[in-house]
Amino acid sequence: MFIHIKPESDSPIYIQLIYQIKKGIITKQLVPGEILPSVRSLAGDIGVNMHTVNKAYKQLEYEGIVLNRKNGFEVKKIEDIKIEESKIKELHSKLTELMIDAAIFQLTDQKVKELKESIRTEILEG
Amino acid sequence: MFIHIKPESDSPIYIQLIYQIKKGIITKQLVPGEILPSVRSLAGDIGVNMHTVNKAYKQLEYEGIVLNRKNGFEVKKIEDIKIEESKIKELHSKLTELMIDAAIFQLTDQKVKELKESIRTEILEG
Amino acid sequence: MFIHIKPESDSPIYIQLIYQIKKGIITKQLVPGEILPSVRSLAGDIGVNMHTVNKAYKQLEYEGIVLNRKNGFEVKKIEDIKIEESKIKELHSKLTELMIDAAIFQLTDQKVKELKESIRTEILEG
Amino acid sequence: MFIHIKPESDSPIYIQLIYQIKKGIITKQLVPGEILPSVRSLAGDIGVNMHTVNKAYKQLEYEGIVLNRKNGFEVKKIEDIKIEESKIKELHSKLTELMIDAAIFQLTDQKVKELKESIRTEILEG
DNA sequence: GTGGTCTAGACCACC
DNA sequence: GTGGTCTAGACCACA
Repeated sequence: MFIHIKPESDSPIYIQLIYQIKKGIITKQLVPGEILPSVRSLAGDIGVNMHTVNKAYKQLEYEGIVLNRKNGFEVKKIEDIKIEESKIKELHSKLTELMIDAAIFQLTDQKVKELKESIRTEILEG
Repeated sequence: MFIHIKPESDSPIYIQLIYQIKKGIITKQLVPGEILPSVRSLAGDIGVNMHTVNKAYKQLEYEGIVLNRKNGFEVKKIEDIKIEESKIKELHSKLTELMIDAAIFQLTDQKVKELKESIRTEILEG
Repeated sequence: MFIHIKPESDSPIYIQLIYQIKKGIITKQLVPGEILPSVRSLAGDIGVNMHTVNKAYKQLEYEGIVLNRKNGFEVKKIEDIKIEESKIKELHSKLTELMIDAAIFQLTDQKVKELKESIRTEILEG
Repeated sequence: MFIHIKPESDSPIYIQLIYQIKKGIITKQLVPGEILPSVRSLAGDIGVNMHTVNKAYKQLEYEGIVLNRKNGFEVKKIEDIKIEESKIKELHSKLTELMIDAAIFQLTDQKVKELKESIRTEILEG
């Protein structure tokens, strides 16, 4: 199981789950066509409530990343994942906040580049 | 007044306030040494609760962007603004989420660059 | 075989089956007196569970559309198909919901007419 | 309170709630800019759980019919309500099913027209 | 006060 | 087995 939840984190558990699963797709630990672990089994494995997992899966479905088949949630092919206008707006706001913080805290381009590199490595390696 | 609050936005009002003020500093609409409008007056001007403005000011103080003087909150010189470890962690998480979303929604580097350019313009102009 | 099931659809498979068979009757791909494929064979052909096919057939029987004969389920003559009070109530609710949605989303009469036309074509041709 | 829930109905409570609120908007019992009753107060009034009401409100937000302001859910102006592609698909399926049933049960155009008229009256009069 | 998150445990529909 | 719905009750963030 590649999913790790930090209960003490500021982000809600279901948000952490969403990004862990997205990361799993990017790193191909989850492959298209595969069925995600069932709501209840994943909940048991990572020690959270069923409804919390369900909320994460539902939002992944809403974002067009998984498909709700009759026998569980299926990972879509990455080419079939399309971004919606509302998601673009969300990314826009987040990026605006980041850029404002980078400016006010005077992060150099070099520093930002390093940060991005280290994140890229983390995502790819686990 | 250069502050605009969207009550229907997903971000809490006090967070919007924080970024509007940071933006004011970056664009030099707020200059170092200047005293921010009083909690009471700003709350009245933009039609939000006093507690909300106070929370925003407190957090700006906590982030080391303003100083709590006897006569109000004073904008620091930008060179005196230092980033704390906890803030770096926060930016790290946010950037990680952004990069994961960019990857899963297959945003091209070109697209991201355009987005950044348009945000840069928005920050500087409006 | 004129039956196509979409496992990723919101409607349950047995409901999709029911409407596919009804469509077959309307378009005369299934003719009165004909025996429907056996539960087992249809389940195999379209790759669904036997129970699912059985449930669909049972409901078609309940709605008075097919007859449960010794040798299988027989398609009735369309003139012999009568609507029950409970089915009228169901159609009533569905139509109410549709009309409410049409009103709230401000679909023009023209738009609705076009939609109905395109559906009519789909039913008859596909 | 214009909301009536039938616990014995086939539709889930939260779906009933959604349509009751949409009906309230169409009949102008709920006016744009108005804040819906709070999740907890409505839950108390109609005797259902808070989460059930919340689910209905969330879906109304998702369908672009209400806005999640900080002080509650606000009814949008009807002109600002836009239909999404996915909702069109949903209406398409529902209408297809209705038309197939109308055909198989041989409802005359006259009969359908009457049904629509009676529903229109019900919606408008309560 | 408001909604948002989370847990726990139940029952049901579908496959 | 799967997810979907509903209840009950807790704690937290925000205004």
